[in-house]
Amino acid sequence: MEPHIADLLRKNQLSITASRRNILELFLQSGSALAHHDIESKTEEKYDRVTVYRTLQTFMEKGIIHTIPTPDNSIKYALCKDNCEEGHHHDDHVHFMCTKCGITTCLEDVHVPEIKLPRGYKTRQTEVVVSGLCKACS
Amino acid sequence: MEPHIADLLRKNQLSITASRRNILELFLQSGSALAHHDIESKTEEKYDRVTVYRTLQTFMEKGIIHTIPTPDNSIKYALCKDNCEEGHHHDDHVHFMCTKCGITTCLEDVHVPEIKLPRGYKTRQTEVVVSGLCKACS
DNA sequence: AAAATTATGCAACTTTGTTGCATTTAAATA
DNA sequence: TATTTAAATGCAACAAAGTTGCATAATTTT
Repeated sequence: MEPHIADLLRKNQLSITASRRNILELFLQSGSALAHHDIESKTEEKYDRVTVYRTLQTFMEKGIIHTIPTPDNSIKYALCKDNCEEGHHHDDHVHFMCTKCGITTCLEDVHVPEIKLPRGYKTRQTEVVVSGLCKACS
Repeated sequence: MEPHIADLLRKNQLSITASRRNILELFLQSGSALAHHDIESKTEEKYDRVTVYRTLQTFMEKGIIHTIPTPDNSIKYALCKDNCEEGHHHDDHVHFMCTKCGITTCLEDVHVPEIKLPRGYKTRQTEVVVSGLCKACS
């Protein structure tokens, strides 16, 4: 068990429980974004649906994970690479979703461009999701 | 009843029914993107949930509407402005969602930028959704 | 106007997400 | 380390969202 999992939880003032550790480990292992369903089915020990929802919500609030709005409108969650402050995400990267294998990843090196909006609009956040073929599938 | 509603349906080889006309009219009137729930509640005559789902699906297939992947992961649908060919959308515009009033619109004049991906990735579609304050709310 | 085709609505169901509460587990304190 | 305190979990019950098959109704074709 990776030691820094516990550290990450401690740093965010979260008590260290089996479900939180396992779900975090799953994110670290997979390296890509996970849907709620993935988490429920892929964790070795089965946790209640409610527990998974609440854990994801807690991780969201602490800035440990962020959501990705995919073109097929399934909710996916991914680890925040640089440690986001509580509530203040600064994951200004592009997301990619493969139309063949379905894998969804953060392209940490690809930054979201600035979008100039018409007069009157105020930008708070810009989400860019590119879909197509990933390295493995193309 | 706007006359071109029937024309639009005819052009797409769809039989002209009350539900299709009313749902199309709703899109034209509102001018912004609608969630499934909006459609069910805002149409004067009530249509079965299944009918609404199937109508939206049909409109999607014909390229009459397109979906918008919003940051809060609710599915919203909007009319395609220029007439998309069946299956081939060319709505390369940015979407905007207001965090205050929730209204979601197509910014037809704001084009999505080209995103350069790392080697091996192949782009098929790029979705850009900006959230913030709309004209009315800012 | 009748036949053929297509769309609708209903019922029943699955999946997804939520809430309150009792129980269990982890953290804090003595 | 044992005990208290606080928080997380799981269960049950529910609400909302989405799907499928089939009979009925409406539209289109002949």
